[in-house]
Amino acid sequence: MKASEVRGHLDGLLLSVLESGPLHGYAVITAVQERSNGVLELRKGTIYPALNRLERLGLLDSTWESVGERRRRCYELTDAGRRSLDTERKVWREFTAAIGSVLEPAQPRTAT
Amino acid sequence: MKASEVRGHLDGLLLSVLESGPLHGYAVITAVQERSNGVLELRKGTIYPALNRLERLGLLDSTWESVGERRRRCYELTDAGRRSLDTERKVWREFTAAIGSVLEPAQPRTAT
DNA sequence: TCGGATAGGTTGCCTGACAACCTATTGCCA
DNA sequence: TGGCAATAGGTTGTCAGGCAACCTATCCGA
Repeated sequence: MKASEVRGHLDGLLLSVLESGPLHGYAVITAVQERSNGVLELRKGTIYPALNRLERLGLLDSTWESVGERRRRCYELTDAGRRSLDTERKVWREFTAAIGSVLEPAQPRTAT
Repeated sequence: MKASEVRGHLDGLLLSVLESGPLHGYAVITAVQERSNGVLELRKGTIYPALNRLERLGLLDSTWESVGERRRRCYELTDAGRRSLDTERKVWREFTAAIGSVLEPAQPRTAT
């Protein structure tokens, strides 16, 4: 499953995997993939712009880290990011509850 | 909440409210709204093109109904539509499970 | 007779995820 | 030693789809 279906909930995913500690972009991709049991395969063209956007919004902080000659950009949750993650989780619950109640209403009887 | 967040799951919603019987477009809107406890407010510009698309895909059948001089277009699930609804529900469960496991991972001591 | 609710649309805009592309370093294998 | 894959970070253009705005028409009550 690609993130195409994730529209609007990507930010929550990113914030969530960063909750337990800083990660660089590439690691964010694998973290999401692992935590979803391989189901969610985010693309670079998806997460890099998203991480930048989240930083601009003040939800993430990034620092360049050097491993030898190679540079990595490490992203970390800010306090605002943590609060936002909290909100994202609430929205997610409301969202699933709403769709769920339409999609799978109280035990639909097949053939009365 | 608008359907903007519903991206990719709108079809399932529409098929779902039509499962218990034919409805015309306007009634679909109110049905979705009622079944989601007023949370999901679909727009005409959202559902009419969607219903047409679903008909083109063979998932719905439409018939014009006359109430006095006024014409209504009634949509009804086809067999393919029913099968598709089944698939949509499976996808929805997988989707929520995947996002959920990233967004709210292994919550220790939570009855869920 | 007029306005609002009902009913069915269409058009164009905007958002956001993605594919395709680019750069550079590191490590491994031939 | 040279070349290639994996790692790492990006940008650009495209495309789908939900939405606002708009249009038409009927029906009913004030």
